[in-house]
Amino acid sequence: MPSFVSLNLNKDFLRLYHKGKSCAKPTLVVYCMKNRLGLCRVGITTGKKIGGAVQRNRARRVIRAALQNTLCAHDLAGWDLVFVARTKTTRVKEPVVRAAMEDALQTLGVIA
RNA sequence: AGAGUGGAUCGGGCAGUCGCGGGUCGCAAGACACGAGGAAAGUCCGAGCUCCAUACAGCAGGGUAACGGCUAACGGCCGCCGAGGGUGACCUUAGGGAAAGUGCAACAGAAAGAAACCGCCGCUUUUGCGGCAAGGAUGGAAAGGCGAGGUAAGAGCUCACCGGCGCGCAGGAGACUGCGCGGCCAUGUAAACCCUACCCGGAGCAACACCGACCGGAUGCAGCAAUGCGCGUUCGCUGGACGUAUAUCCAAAGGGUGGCUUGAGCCUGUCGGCAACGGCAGGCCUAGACAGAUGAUUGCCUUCAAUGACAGAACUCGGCUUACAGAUCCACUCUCUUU
RNA sequence: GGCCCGUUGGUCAAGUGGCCUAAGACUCCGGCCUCUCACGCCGGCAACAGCGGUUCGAAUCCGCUACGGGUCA
Repeated sequence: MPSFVSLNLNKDFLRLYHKGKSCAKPTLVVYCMKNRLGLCRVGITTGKKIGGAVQRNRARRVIRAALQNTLCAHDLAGWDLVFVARTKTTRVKEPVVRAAMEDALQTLGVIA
């Protein structure tokens, strides 16, 4: 099973927001950037705007499940990724988020 | 049958596949069981725990407010009294003191506290003097209410009933209730200042303890000394206490470890109590993360429906308050019909 | 997570329980002035976060709720 390391520094998030490439879908926003570590680092952002703790947990879990399924099919090593949840993410099922995620990653050139 | 009152409970269950968190076993691969709530929420009260004198005094400040009990404690809960509402079951109630004092009561009104504008009566006479507070008018509130006697006119001036106050007797654990007697003096506001009684030291797990790389900081003045001033020890102020030089203290990372879950714990039975609650016996172990774990998907069953309410533990408890689709149960009240 | 603070027209804001039918400024609207615009002058619209309580009377006092901010590693 390919794994990932979580991003937890505000510095890394800001670097991706400012210098990374982005692609927005109705259920998801993706920021990406290459790193030289040879492994995949991922951060998930669920802002206060999308709801309370229940909605934020729901969005984070759905994104994480979609990421697991995407990692089974593609190799993302060498990339830093940040996923930002939107309001629609809380009302949507996992395959919808996975489709949006793969579509966005394809647009950004992360996966072929 | 209809309408209603009070209380309690549930918040789907089972199974399969992929994945997550900490725990136990294992060299490892992996295996095993466990894994959000009734409000986890708001942070409105009360505690445990930790540090600061195992915390002390005064002032300031804050809180509570009928009575009896429960509790570790409480502003909570139970019972009960008074007041108010309802035909009733039942519900609501920050419910001490206004005769300790101060303030306020706009506008209106003569007057908002020891009153007299219109008015009533007597004398005098066309203007005054004296008596009165029944009636009018204003107001949220007008000097106990209503009736009778009485009078020049009137007035608790006198009397009956009611209301309030004081005293005595009886009942009760007490708040209080009932009866009798007395005299009629007291407008409202204390969620205005205040008074009385009782309670509260401060801060909060981002507390605190230990380890800790790099770069750093503090240890003053007088005196032989005791000591004094200063400084520090978390507190709004003052006092008081403690410490004050060659080894200690402070600070210190994208820090690390502990604190971190066995506890005023839960379930069942029984006994005491109207109840809150307490005693005894037996059984059980039931999240512990540190960017933060429960998701995805499939099938079956119960169901009107379960894809669907409100909603996610962050040191831990006891309460309060607020949010909540739907469902179930228990007790009771009123009305109608039938027997 | 803990501890504090605030909410008054579209914006900034003042406001001793009664004179509040809520001051003022900017904005907006209408009119006057001007050949026209600006400036100026006159007039107008527009608010006490919500619910409940205390009081004769609440923007003000007391609770609860909602929203917005600050601070602590």
